[in-house]
Parts: sequence; C-alpha cells; structure tokens
Amino acid sequence: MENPSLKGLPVLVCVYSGRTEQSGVVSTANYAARELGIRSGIPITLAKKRLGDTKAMLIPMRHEKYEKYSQRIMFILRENVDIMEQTGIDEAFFDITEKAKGDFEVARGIALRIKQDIFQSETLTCSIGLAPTKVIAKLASDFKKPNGLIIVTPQEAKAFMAPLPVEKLYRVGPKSAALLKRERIISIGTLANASQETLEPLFGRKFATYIRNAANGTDDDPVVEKEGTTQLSRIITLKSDSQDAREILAQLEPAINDLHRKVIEKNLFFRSISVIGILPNLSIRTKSKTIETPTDQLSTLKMSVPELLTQLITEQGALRRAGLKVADLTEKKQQSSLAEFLG
DNA sequence: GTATGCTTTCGGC
DNA sequence: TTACGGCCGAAAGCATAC
Repeated sequence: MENPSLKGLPVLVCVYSGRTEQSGVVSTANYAARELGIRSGIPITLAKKRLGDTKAMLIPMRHEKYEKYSQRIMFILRENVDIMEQTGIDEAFFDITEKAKGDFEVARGIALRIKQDIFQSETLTCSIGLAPTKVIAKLASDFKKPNGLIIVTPQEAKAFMAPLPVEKLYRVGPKSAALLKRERIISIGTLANASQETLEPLFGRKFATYIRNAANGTDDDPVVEKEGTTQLSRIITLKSDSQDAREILAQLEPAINDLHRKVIEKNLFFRSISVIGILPNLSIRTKSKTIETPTDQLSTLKMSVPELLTQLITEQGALRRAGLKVADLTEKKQQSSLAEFLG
C-alpha cells in the first residue's frame, strides 16, 4: 500500500471497460472491502451498492506498476529457494527441500527470511504455506491471510484438509464444485473417500484422478520452473453489442497493433491465431487457426483476424467483447545474414 | 492402443 | 432486479497417424 492514510478504508482496484462511466469490474479489493462482500470479479455497480454510504476509495488498475513490484519480489524469492514456479502476478510455488534438508523447522527459517526480505524491500507482506505438496501448500497459504506463515507437516495434512470445502482445492472452481455437490461431496474429506467410479463420469479420467489425489494429499505435481510465454492476447469491451464485423474491427484495431508490438518486443514468432468473442450473456466463444510457417508479421494478423471474426459472428451473432490471441509461440532465432550464411 | 496436432473451453488471479 | 475485465495457462475433445 503506497498510501497508508487509506488503511482501514475499503479500497477497490477497478477495471473500467469504457462502455459507460461506471461499467467494469472489481479486480481486487482490500480486506475492509471484502468484509462488505466485495470480491474480485463483481461489477463495479454492484460493489457500490454493497458499499452503501460507507466511505471508500475506488482506484483504477495500473497493471504496469504491479508488474514491476512483482518482478522485484519474484527476484527476492528466487534468491532464497531451490526451484521457483511463478503462477500469477502475485503467486508462486517454491521448492526448498534441498535448502531445508527436508526439515520443516529449517524451512520455517527460510520462509521467515523471505517474508522479511520482501517487507524490507517493498514494505509489503505476504502469506506462505509450507507443506509436503503444492496442493496442500496452496491451501495452507490461503488459510491465514494476510501476512501468514502456516506449516502443515505430512502427518497433519489429512486432518488439516478434511473440513475445508472442495472449491478451496487448487483447480477446483465453481463449476467442478457444483458437480461434486450433486454427489453430496462438499468437503475435501468426503472427496478423499469418493471412488474413481463416481468421479470419472463427471470429470474424465485425468481430472478425476487429480482431484482424488489432491484431496488425499498425495498429488505429486512437482515444482517446475516455467520458461517462456505460451500465448499473448488482447481483449476489449465494445462500445455496444455488435454483429457488424467492420464496426468490431474498427474498435479492435488498436488491440491488434498493441498485441503485435508485444510480439515484436518479446522477439517471438506465432503459429496459432484466435479471435475471442464474449456474447451478450457473457459466455465465451473462440475461432482459431494454425498457419504453416511461424511468423511475426502484422499483415498476417490483419488478414486473419477479420476472417476469423466473420466466422465467429456468423455462427454466434452479436458480441459484447472481442479480442485476439496468438499462441504456439517460438523464440525468434538471431537471424544470420545471407552473406554470413553463404560465407 | 498410444502419440501428436489442433480447436475450444475452463479456472484462476 | 440487474449489474460484468483482461489477461494467463491447462486440458478436454476430437481427428489423424502410426
């Protein structure tokens, strides 16, 4: 928090879509706001209703700024751990098995130093969960926020997890939770005892196996340093719902140029191009294609996006939001000149 | 049957 | 009563190749 005078006041970080003065959603909110039922993802207008007469601060999201904090903090983290896997702008898994020699008390010391280093550098607190697996560590770090440090040993794991609701499990969201609820599976403890035969028809083999293992604390997903971007996208909210490709393209043009700028800046080639549409009912539809040869050409985007967009609106009708995505990215190799090649 | 490629959808922050 | 962003990564679902 850069402005301590805001302490205790509900603070809402908002993404304004530009459609109307107030349209947009709450990206995140501080704990004072959360007590009033204001969570990330809810419409700004709804958040204002929940605020009522309560004095609050609404500030626009400044992603570049948060990105810089993130980079500095991730650097501090990296210096203190064996392996780090960043999973979002403000979250990472880390493995300190070797550094801690497998001892949770040694690990506690490392975690405390990480918290201290981050606070000294950025005046920011964080929550850390130390546990035998990623799933349990995530549950543990969520258990005491803000500014927590929770240790769950292998012996404590099952008892710690059992009473928690299934949607607290990493990768189990509202959709999966609703399916589980139909089977009367509400808690992680119940899920841990559910059979593969119950779960597989609902989720497929892979995910069913995953959530059973996760609930039992026996997932063996390793912490892996991820390198390189796998996709880049831009999406905008249209001034009004439209099924006119020319009108949508006119509004999308800056996003296309901006995405291309990013591709060039990151020295990438793309092979897959998608157009993303959000329908008036907020459901998502996409249309994509893969091209033969990886490219970084703006002209390729300017050819493909109208083509995919036209297909999408022909099938789906009017859109509320529209966007594009490039994927199947490869790092552009330093191109040697023809003379060098021949020479 | 298993591996691989591509499109589409979902979950998380 | 409704209200409604902008990204990311993973994998489901389907087709084809071996």
